[in-house]
Amino acid sequence: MIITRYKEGILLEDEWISPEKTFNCGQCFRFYSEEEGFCGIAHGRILHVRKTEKGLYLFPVPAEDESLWADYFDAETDYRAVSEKFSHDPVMREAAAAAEGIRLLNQDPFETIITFIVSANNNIPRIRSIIEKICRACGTELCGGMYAFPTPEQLCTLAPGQLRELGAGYRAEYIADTAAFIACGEDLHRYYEMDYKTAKKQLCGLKGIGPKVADCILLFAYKKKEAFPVDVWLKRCLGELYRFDPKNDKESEAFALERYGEYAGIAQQFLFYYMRTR
DNA sequence: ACCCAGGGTGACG
DNA sequence: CGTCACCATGGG
Repeated sequence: MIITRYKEGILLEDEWISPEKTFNCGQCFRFYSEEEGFCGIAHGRILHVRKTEKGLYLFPVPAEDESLWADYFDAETDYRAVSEKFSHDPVMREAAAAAEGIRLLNQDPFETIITFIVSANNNIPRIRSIIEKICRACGTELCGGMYAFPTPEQLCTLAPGQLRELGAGYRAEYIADTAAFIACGEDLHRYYEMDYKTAKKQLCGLKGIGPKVADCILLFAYKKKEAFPVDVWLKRCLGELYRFDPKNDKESEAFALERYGEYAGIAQQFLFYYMRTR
């Protein structure tokens, strides 16, 4: 992908980018549509996004943040090439066509961990709403009533009872517990260096994180493209479209690895989008 | 009133 | 190792 500076922002020159699909496919919850595009908060910063004829325009982007945002939109991955790898699979061919333009965002680890604890047995509009309330309750105000996702220390100031008042329900204790554990000095950076299976096992040791949530965290924050989160939509997809009924996490992992290999997570995201919009 | 949503936990075999 | 009741909440 070619990245060029233009005025106060940068241009990502790649046609394979749909901001609508990327921001609304259930991987991130803090981008909102505005006139002509989107505005959102990630990595503690406000970003505006515009789709143009030449590619995706991001602003404001100071020089020192260019690589941060290029990486956020996964500039290093060629999505067209990955889609073509899947073309032998007729189901995936249709799903990839429907989901054309989706990119996997590389998000902040702590935000992703808490967000996907909230996502358990929940729906996308409600996840958005709960996360927004948490940010307003204890995140740093950036400007114009927009709040950054809280740091572990900031989140620890909310007791489980307060988290319940924000709508977190029975997940309140999981959030408080895991936030406290991380605030105590847990190094979230080490998962980048770890291989997929080891990282997944360790993440599953945190409260509120099971195999599915761990896969989302590894895929949406830690760049583990082989992670294959199986939720109710994917179960439906595997059963109806592939006639495959995994009995446990190990079986679905094996299915994903054999079928889609190192890019199973991208395949999963295409299938998830396809199932929800057909 | 029921069913569903990017499921996980803990207890029990 | 597998099964299963239970867990808040809001929308359809």
